[in-house]
Amino acid sequence: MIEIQRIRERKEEVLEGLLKRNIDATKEVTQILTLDQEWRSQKTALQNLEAELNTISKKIGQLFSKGKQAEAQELKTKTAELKTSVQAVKKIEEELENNIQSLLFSLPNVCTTEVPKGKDESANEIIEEKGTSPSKEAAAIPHWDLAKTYGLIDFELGVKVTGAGFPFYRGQGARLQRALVSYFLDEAVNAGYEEYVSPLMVNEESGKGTGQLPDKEGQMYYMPADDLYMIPTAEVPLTNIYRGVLLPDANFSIKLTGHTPCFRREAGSYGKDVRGLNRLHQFEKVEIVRIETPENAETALQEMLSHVKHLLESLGLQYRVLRLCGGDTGFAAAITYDFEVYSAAQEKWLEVSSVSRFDTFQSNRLKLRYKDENKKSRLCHTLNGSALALPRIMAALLENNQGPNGISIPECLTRYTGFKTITNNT
RNA sequence: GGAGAAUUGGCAGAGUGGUCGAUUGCGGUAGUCUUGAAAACUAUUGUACCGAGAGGUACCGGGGGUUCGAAUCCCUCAUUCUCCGCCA
Repeated sequence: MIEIQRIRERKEEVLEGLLKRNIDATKEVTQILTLDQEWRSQKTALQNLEAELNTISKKIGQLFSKGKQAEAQELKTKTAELKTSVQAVKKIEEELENNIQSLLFSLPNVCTTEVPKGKDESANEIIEEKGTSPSKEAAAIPHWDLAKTYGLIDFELGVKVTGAGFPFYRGQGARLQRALVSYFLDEAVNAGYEEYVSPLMVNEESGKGTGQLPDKEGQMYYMPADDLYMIPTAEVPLTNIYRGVLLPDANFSIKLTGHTPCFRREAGSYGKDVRGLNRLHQFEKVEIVRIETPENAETALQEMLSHVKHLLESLGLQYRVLRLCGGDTGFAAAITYDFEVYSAAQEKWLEVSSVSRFDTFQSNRLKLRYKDENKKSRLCHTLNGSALALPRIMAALLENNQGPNGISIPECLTRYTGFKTITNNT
């Protein structure tokens, strides 16, 4: 949620940042400012009435204790009148506040100045590309066929037991999955992130805190019997650890990591994009989350980008880094960098990581603050990124490392897999 | 799942309808004393919002209600603890 303060003080900057997303919010912002002014005057009026009521009530108490019943009764009739006006003003004040809130909730985050303007992924900027991939001839077979040949992943079995998008991994496939999780977690811990095992379901409050609710509830699996949501990413439980927290000083840099399955309904997805591991309802991911002062946020972002690059390089994958345009940037993010790896067999780039700065958008909803040097409460900045999401990494590894004698495993993983090559085990 | 008890400021813990934003202790901060420290003493010490300011309003687990007035009474939800049951 954008801070109302920011809209009051730097309206132009807010409008410009939203324009990056092709959103002209002039109407909403003007409306917010008008309502805000009205709300403040009603609030003042309300508080004055309440103050008066409090004074009289106190007086009544004093009169009663002195035994002056008659005078007390007289004052009582006066309060009745006051009370009805308090209630009336309160109702107006609350209504105004709700309207402002829902307008603020409807606005996405303000994009930073580096974010290119644009409607969709065609306007994304490629800012870096690194590594090489095998030729189409050398890596001809797509991962869904390799997975079958080598008995690594069983999609049909998943359909039988649950439904499409819920595959079984087995044998060396399961082991490779576990190896990737361990490797990514170890690397994150080595980089100073504290490892958490988190709940896989969250309550409504948490969904709101990170911005999944109320806008994107169709993306999450919901359990009405218990009013809980399956997490679409570890970002939700990890960031919500700090919901409602007031850090005592500016001397912090909080780094969290966690491995979780992620559950996404992916309503509306179809076609060849969903083939094999490309788009699943349940997949594994290692997430990194940071909570920083505004001053340190950009440095933290750069560190996270380097961390992801290091992972991809150690796996020997060709990758490129995109700076997403406004229209492709998620609702809550101020700026997002996507990492894509190249799949030779599919002849296309697959998104494997997304690293974002949220500035105060999440912390404003979370009420996550710290005390600055002047003992003033300020909102923290939050950041997060995938490091990494497994399925497409697995797809690229299988496809790009296939050979006549099996699929070779990158060296950094062999101590986790216990094998160097995937051989036919069906 | 059943029965009972509880939830108050950083922590401990008073407070059962009126001057209680809340006794007190510990802790924190500042000062006095001291070469320095400790001890002792003194002062200070929650959050958010409205207001140019003076000041005001709200908050005693969450929400609602009764009342001129609620930490205190009522309803409801959540959480914790104890006992029983079940269980990886």
